[in-house]
Amino acid sequence: MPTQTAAQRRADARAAYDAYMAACPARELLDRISDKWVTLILNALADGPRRYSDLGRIIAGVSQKMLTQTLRGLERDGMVTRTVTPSVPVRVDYELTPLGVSLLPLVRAAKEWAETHIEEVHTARAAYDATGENG
Amino acid sequence: MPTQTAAQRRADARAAYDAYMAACPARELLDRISDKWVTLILNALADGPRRYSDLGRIIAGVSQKMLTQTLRGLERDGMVTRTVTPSVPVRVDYELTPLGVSLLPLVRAAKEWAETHIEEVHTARAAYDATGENG
DNA sequence: GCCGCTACTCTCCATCGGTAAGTACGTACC
DNA sequence: GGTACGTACTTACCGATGGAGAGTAGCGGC
Repeated sequence: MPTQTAAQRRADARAAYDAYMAACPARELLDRISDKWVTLILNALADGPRRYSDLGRIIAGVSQKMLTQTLRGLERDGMVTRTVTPSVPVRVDYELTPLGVSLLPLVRAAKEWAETHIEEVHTARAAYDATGENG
Repeated sequence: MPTQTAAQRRADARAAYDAYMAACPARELLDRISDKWVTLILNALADGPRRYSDLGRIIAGVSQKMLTQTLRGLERDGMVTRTVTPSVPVRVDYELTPLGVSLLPLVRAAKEWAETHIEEVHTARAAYDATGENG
């Protein structure tokens, strides 16, 4: 233990916390739901089931890759269901499960917070950029 | 306009929504607060001001790079204040602003949701992995 | 029989995030 | 006086992640 640098202690702390972190459920799901596309998809599915292409249009900015990928993740986590209708062109609908629905208040709250405080943030940014520009 | 493929229409839709997206405040901030480290830092600062190194220890898993980077972003957005105390080794404290505090309920709600529903997610994952394994 | 539809999948590339080492400034110890 | 240590970063490198866009499968319409 002697002759230990700050860096070493930091590494130790990290290793020690790794175990703690693995046991922390909040951390695990936080990483998951703190995802840009998850939030957006959940919100898009709030009003009811949507088709794959609809989601692509509504979310607008998501790549097909990420849309598929995120939907698969949400399906795996039991937040959406995937229903394939084998019609002429295949049709796939995604719908929130109760678990997914239980996340909606959070998503809505986030949306509301964003809408309420965006001006403050813009002001803060302008101020920060102005002071930092030549200092 | 004729002879337009689905891909082209998709590109059009994307371009059209770009304008809409830029005007959508929720989207802009959602991307911001839907960040793993933002959530974690906000939570770590919930009980009061913290030093840089404390944050690194508490959050445990964050790299110094991301810690600094995320803190700068939050400072720019007016959610935390950065206070330098020019003592023997420099000391820097970060503290939530009222704006940052206003995000706390959201963060806490997310944490609670995660803790409440983690089992459901684990079950869903196990079920998904089991069915998908050989099909 | 080729085109186009939907719902993807694949490839390529840029950006992001992690690791680890380095920096600046100052004190303390030998 | 020089080297080691402390804090709070910054920098270099590198692998993983995400975006753009083209390709794929199965089928109906013309």
